[in-house]
Amino acid sequence: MVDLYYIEDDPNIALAVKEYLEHKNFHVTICATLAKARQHIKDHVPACVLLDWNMPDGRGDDLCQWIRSHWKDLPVIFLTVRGNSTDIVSGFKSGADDYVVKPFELEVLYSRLLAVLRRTGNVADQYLSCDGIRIDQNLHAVFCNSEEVFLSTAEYQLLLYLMQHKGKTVTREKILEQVWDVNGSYVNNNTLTVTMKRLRDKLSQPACLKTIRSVGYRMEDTI
Amino acid sequence: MVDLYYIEDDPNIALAVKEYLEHKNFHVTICATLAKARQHIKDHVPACVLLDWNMPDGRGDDLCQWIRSHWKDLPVIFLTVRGNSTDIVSGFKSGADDYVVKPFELEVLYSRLLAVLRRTGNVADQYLSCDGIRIDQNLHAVFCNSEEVFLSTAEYQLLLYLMQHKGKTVTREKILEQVWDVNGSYVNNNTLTVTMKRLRDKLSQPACLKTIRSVGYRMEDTI
DNA sequence: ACAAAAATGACAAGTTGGTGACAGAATTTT
DNA sequence: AAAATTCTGTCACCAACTTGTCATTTTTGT
Repeated sequence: MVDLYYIEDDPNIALAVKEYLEHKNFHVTICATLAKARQHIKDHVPACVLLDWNMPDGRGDDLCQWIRSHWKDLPVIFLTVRGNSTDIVSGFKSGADDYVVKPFELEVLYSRLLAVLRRTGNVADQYLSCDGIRIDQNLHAVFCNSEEVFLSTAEYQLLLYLMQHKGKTVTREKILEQVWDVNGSYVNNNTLTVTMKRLRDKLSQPACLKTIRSVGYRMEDTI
Repeated sequence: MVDLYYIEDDPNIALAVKEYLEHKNFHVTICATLAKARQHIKDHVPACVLLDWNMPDGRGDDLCQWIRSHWKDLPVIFLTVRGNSTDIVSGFKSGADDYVVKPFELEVLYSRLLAVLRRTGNVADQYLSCDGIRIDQNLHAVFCNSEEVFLSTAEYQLLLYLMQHKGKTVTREKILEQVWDVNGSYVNNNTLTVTMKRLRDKLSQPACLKTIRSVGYRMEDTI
């Protein structure tokens, strides 16, 4: 499921768009203020941000610039009534990827959204984080307290799987199946334990990576 | 100088757009038929294609699909009078990156063009740099700490590709595809490794050029 | 205290990328 | 046109890293 944030203060429009896009198999979170949007994005970075210009607590282009400065690859599409050239140009100047003028046809929005997502090549969950550990899937890089850590393929896959299921306990069997057993080959059960140890060593024994005895492991925010 | 092809049969519009964009430091080639466009693209792939829908010898969306099937990363922007939702949706379906309805403001086209180029990484930058390494695409020259370095064609292409994707991990496959395999010819996987070694030697083993084991390479500023 | 589960250290086999050498192709010089 | 030079792809080999496994120790829950 692809995550979208829709920053919009008019609940009617917001809900109509949300409903339409959820039919198209997106997961849409509505943010009614810029402050809430910032909060949400910091918490979890979506695949794309849809952004209204006029918000009760500020201007959309400020948020767009803020997004651009922190997440270069996170696409932003303006959705706004402000349709004259000057507005459009300044929207793009603030770092937008597309600009759609209200009122718009939902299917046009959908087409433009797909085009933007195709172009940015973003996998769902491009940015994942837990405590001080961060993955940027486009960069294929892992950071631990802002220092880049170089993981082997198996370690990277394992960490990715755990972070994609942050907050949930994942069983050893499930992990083995997903990270190793993809095409039916058998691996020793201890392989997981060993790879986990190697991962923990490289991430300096993170507290957010817990062992759930006789079940599996769980990654979760502790701070 | 960034190359654009503008596929348009109306010489008045074509020349107006060409003149405006050349002021903005693009190099615009006008193609009055789809056949000519195909020819030109096969001959030299531009940074972006601007495309009219109705052409004397066929439909723009056919060309767009053809481009998309051969050059996945070459962006296409429709410029057309056909402005209803159905047209726009089918334009995007054929693989467009943006769709601008005539008549349009030239500066809006410019903004959208920049946004598309930024996203595809076919950056308009004539000068690319990373740490002490600089490329001047006009001069076709490379400098390492202000000393000119003479690269062979393959080395230059490789460096250019890496610098155009500065900050991203590019896979070995992607590099081979882009720098060598352009028209489907096979090259040994080790060719990349060897060319990379030669490049590194000439650039005195730059720290900004990292190997990401079992993925590819990444160029990024380290200072 | 006990048994089960997980962590750990060590190791051998397997990958992967870096390296020097070489020969044919392409380009430049004579 | 011939010779010299440079470029390019390939190969064999090496070093570094990765990975799965085992034997052993430590931790954990009861």
